Amino acid sequence: MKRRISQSAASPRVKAEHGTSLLTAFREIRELIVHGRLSPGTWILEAELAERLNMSRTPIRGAIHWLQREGYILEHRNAKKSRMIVAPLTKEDANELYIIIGRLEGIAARGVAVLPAAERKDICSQLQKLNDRLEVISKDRDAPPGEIFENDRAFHRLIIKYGAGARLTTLHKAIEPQTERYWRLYASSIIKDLYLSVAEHTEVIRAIHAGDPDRVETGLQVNWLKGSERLGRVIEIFGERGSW
Amino acid sequence: MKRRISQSAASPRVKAEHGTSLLTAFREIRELIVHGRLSPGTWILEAELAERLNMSRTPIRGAIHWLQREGYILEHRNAKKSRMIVAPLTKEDANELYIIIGRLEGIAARGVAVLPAAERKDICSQLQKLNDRLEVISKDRDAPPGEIFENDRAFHRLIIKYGAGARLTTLHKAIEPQTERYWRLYASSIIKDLYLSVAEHTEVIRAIHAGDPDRVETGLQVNWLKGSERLGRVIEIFGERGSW
DNA sequence: GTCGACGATATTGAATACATTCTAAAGCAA
DNA sequence: TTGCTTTAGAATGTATTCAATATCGTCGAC
Repeated sequence: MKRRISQSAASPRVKAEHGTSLLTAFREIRELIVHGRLSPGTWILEAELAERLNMSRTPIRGAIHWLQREGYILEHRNAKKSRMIVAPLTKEDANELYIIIGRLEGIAARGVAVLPAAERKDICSQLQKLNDRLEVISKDRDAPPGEIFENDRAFHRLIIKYGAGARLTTLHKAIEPQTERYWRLYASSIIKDLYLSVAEHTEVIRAIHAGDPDRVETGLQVNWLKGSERLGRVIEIFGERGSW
Repeated sequence: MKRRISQSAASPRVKAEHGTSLLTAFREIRELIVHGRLSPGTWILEAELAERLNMSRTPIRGAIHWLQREGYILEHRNAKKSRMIVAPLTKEDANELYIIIGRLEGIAARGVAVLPAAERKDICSQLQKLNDRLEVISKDRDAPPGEIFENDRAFHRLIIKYGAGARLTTLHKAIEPQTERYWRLYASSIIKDLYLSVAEHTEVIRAIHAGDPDRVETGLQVNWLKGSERLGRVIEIFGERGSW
């Protein structure tokens, strides 16, 4: 259980470029969490991760705090020390997460709706293309979940890109990726409801075309709300994987 | 301009307890920013702050990244290195900030609206008390801005407390305090519009009493939206202090 | 005189060393 | 056996040192 760091020439520490360790650590640890290699509820040890990623504790520490601020990791404080654990995946959390994203994208969507008609038309055609692709995939039993995921994300990111300011963009970029954890866990069960999401997207596109801010905002909120409900049902069926 | 760190025995470094440096640094630097001692747009130097707060660069670094994530500090990336600057205060940013908070509190408000009637009644009375106090203050020309600020915050935090889940609470706690920067800059000009906010709060309380989620959510969104508009006008009059 | 290369210095990124505190296990006594 | 105390170790928090790079000024060549 206790592996000595210096087992032989353990890992020569390849020294990756310099200035990339923190970002690397963030991505790698996030990857471990998202893919469940670090199970929800697991205690996180800086030294262990440092060894695993072949770097010192310094960038690991930074990455852990970063991930904590973004919601992947929770903090248990004991006066002065703090232990970090991988955030559990629960139905309630998923619900709140989806609602929040829906509201945030709703703001951006409102921004899109008040753009000049010419721009809106261009955006609509881009959105339509993505949604068409989603519709095709939704009819393909063997579609790779990854592609669905990426197409859906692209759709929503487009809204943010054209309708959100700097602050909202940053916030969205921090929060939205967390859906991936749920997506990956329950992907197979979500795909069969994909056509519903496609229909909701269509409504959003229509509303943008009409230039109606309220309708666009509502449309996106509904998309995420329904998504939350669909996910909630799946979680109820399969149980909360990792909420111990 | 170039102060040597090792000026004599600069500061004996009192060694504050241990385990409190990061939090201290966060609070102190935030205070410097909020009070404008670190002007918007200013470049942030780790070493300088470390000297100023009598600690090493390590907790300073952590605090800076923390503040960055919360929106007080922006990052300018140059491939590998990154310079940090104090986030500018602009009309657009204030607008987006207020809208976001309005949406987030709107979610929580919805949660409050669906609580059992008995609980709602209790919450309403708490809210009413705070709002009554605000109304009294609004008629007092010489009311200390701090008290107004704190009362208003308390009102909104109460909504969060009773209506938001863990994730939303964390998010709100990270975002809402940023309003203080704008509040402090333009406080004197905002006070005279306070009675308007009081009226909006009253509507929120009524809606909670009625147990109508949509109405409560809308009420809070409107409160922040109008607040954003009021602030926007003040910023336009006085110019964007610190957006250079 | 202007442009560019070179170098000194300032500043951030990462690694290592040190300090402190929490945990838990072992020993001892009641 | 149970419960308290002590103590060794493990894990986090902070400081310090080392490394790499960006910046800016200066000097020289054209």
